[in-house]
Amino acid sequence: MADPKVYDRATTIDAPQARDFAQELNPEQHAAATFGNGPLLIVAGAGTGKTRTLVYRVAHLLQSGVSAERILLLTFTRRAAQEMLGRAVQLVGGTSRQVHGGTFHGTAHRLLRRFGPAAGLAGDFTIMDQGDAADLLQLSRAQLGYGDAKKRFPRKETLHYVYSRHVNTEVPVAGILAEEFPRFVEFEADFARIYADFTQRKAERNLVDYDDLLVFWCLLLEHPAIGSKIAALYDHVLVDEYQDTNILQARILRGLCGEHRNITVVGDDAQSIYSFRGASFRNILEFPREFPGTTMIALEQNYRSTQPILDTSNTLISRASERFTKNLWTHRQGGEPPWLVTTNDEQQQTRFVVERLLELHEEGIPLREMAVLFRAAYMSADLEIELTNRKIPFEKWGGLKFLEAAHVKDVLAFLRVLENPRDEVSWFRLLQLLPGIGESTARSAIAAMAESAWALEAFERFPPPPRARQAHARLAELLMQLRLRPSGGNEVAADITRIRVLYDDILRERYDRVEPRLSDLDQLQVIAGGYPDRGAFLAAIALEPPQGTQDLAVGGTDDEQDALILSTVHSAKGKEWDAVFLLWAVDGWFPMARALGDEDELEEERRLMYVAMTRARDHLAVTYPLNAYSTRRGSDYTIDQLSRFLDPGVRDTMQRVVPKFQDESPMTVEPVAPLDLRELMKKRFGPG
DNA sequence: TGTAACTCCCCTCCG
DNA sequence: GGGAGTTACA
Repeated sequence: MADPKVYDRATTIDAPQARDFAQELNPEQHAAATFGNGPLLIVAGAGTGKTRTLVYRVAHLLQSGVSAERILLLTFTRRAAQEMLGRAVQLVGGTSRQVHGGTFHGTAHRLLRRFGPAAGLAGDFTIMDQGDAADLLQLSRAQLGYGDAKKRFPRKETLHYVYSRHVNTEVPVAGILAEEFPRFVEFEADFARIYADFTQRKAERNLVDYDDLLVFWCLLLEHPAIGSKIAALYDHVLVDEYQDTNILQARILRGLCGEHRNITVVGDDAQSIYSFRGASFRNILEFPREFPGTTMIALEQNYRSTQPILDTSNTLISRASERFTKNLWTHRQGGEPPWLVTTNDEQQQTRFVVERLLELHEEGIPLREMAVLFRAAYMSADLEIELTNRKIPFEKWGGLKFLEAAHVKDVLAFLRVLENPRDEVSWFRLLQLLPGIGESTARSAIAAMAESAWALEAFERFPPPPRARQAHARLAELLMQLRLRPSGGNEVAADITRIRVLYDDILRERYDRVEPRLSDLDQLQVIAGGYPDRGAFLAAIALEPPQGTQDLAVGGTDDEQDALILSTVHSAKGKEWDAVFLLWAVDGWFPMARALGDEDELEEERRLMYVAMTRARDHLAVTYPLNAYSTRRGSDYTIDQLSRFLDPGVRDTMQRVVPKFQDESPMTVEPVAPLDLRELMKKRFGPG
């Protein structure tokens, strides 16, 4: 399918210097990197040089004359794609700069902007995040009259979850309800009505949610004319983290590579941790069936961890009920067994982590080479306070995102109605910010606009209730002004400045502690300054939301700053550190309580713990407190048991550690600052 | 009838 | 903190 001229260009312009990869890779890695055409499955355990192999494979393709822009590299995060492409550049020269790389969603977005219009999808669509989609479902739900009467009707989040699951797994709604929400089976017909309305609303309002991005990409590929055009863009497709893809993504790959079959996927079934997004580790096993004639290469030599750490991880994962990859091995003998640390309570757990990490820091490990991992973002609250008190810099990954804060969404709503006046969800949010306007006035204003082809003038003409007259006039004036000035030329930040003239007063009125929120908005302006126009800015923040404070930092000098990493296990995927602390290894925390009743979910929690442990190079400490404070009970209580994954066999590979300070004063707890969520938010979102 | 203020309850993981 | 549900007030 490929145009041969493309090859000429690549070889003449780029002339990459030949390198002998055989000396830089082990035999399996080398075989994978230099594999020729056809489907290739690389089963790569944790720390086996998976990224390295992919990088070399890209380099190899470039060296053998494949043109850079005809390679597509699909990764789990945009960051991962950039990192890999950067490394490939170093290997073979400047060519891989034009390699297309990114997430499935990001790539879908790019292709839909280009090919969507030919298939009836307006090019200027707005991307909705998960919260927006749920809000829109809520509008459908209310419109259809489910709002009031039925008490037990599912919440908007549930409606969205079921919808998304249906789309990503291709399991019928009835099946999902029967399996996961038996109490809602009676509403099946209602689900169908709401989803039909939701779909129509999205179409009429020119809105696209995360699931649509994938579905539309898939449908485009299956369209006779357009599909072959898109497929013809690429000669080679490489997919990282394949164990975390779902059926829909597999279908996309089939459409993309059905013709040339030059597809390379890399994954590890033992690290599949995204089933809540419809991913299944079985996907990777289906791959050879999907692409007959697949060559399979396994990477099992681990270059990351010491043997004792691998012993513990291997034992842990050996308990998995279904498992396809073999044990990992390493030449890195020596090192001490992972610590299993018992503490009296959370405060002591915190104290242990802080003292131990300072100890390791003294020994020469930079803070940035250490990480504290946990099952859910809120589980690090106590530690964050202590680190703040002790002035130990840290960076948090995962958890509540900047963009999910209410005041940030408020400001974005202004921008979004300017970008897409049909964005009903944003109108609904925006209008209710005005004093005197509530749900029903907002609804009728939106209805009035819908009747007038969503012209801003229709909003201006809309008669507000007397109480809201002034606010309505100010908003209408602002929107008209902002619309007049053509967006572009780095003026999104200027837009936000003008929006804040109106909004900051509203913010002061609504919230009690305004300073951290105002500085969030400052941050938002800084981010906005980096984008050429409103559309690019809105799409970018939907697809690549800033993950932690570092992503928000002004300038790029912060790489030099030495900061401890705090991360959810999910956000730690693909990373590694010299020392790793794993908190709350307690039944009910890890595994989480809600997974205890379900075999599959328990298996995923086990894989999650495996991912956590295999992040460590030299030091691993797993902690569990014996007592916890329950806000519900308002008192301390005894934790029933250590995480069930740390059974006697696993414990045999670890060493038991009881922090010294516990013996000294077993009942005395060091004074700890009270939990102050606002301070935490300030720390998280504030400047610097 | 619609808005605002109040209460109670629940907190997962991510593009 | 925030959403859902309820009540008090204009």
